[in-house]
Amino acid sequence: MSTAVAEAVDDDLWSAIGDPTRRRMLDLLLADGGGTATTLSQHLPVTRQAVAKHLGVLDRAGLVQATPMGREKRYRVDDAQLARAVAQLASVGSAWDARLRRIKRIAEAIQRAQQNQQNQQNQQGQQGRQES
Amino acid sequence: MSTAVAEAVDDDLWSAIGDPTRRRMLDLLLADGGGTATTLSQHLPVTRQAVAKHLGVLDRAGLVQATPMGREKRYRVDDAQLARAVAQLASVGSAWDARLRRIKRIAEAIQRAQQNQQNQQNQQGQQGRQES
DNA sequence: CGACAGTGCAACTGATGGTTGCACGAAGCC
DNA sequence: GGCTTCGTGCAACCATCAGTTGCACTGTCG
Repeated sequence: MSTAVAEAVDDDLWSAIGDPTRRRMLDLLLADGGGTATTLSQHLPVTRQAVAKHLGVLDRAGLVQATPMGREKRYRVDDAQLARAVAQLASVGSAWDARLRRIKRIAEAIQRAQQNQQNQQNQQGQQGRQES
Repeated sequence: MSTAVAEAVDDDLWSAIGDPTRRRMLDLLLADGGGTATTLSQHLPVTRQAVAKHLGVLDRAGLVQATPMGREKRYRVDDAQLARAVAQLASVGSAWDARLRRIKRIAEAIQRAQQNQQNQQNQQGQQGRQES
């Protein structure tokens, strides 16, 4: 077991969904089934240009794809790529979860062992001196 | 249904685990059951000072806690807080997953509807003009 | 054709990840 | 005890990036 957790993740993909603004943008795009830089910026606390930059990042990460429609540029989420991202989240999460469980199990085992020891000591003590 | 996904997450916590170096640091801390800035930096492609800064971030996010031991400062992972972080990952992941499933279901429904329409049109066409 | 809406590009600021260099305190060794 | 050495902390500096403002360009509509 090589215990390599962070190795399996695509850093570009992760950093794309790491930004809170970008996550909210993905939310909005999923909710409305698509949108433009201006429509998104109206539901976000940042300017249109900032949104445009984020859309560029998401586009380079393959999470969204753009289609020019008249004078506006419509973006929609790439389902497959977002599914990949979700899989990576789940992967890291479950790996850490497994680690935590293992640590907890070991800690409990140690505690049990110590308790056994204490019990034995108590028994010996009771055998030795029985006065209060 | 308010469809608020990103609202439920703690941005500080998320950005703490958003950095790939910090994720690897958590991995190392979990694997070895603790460590110092110098020991971590030996297994990472960055300098000790960079690691120290990251440890500061993780500390402020509550993901690790330090205990001075002689001339060195030992860090270990806070299990409960990391469990919280894992829960947030799972939360966002499952929310997006649910969205994707819903979209897929709707898309399939639309496709079925269109196919039904086409079938009806085909029937009408066959009824209307039977020449060539 | 002219006005407006939507986009793109460029320059600037602030925060952050990373580096080097140095100073200080605690262990260890003569 | 004094010197070296290891580990830490602090400060200055650089690169990148999120965010802003300002301006120029283009497609639509009256």
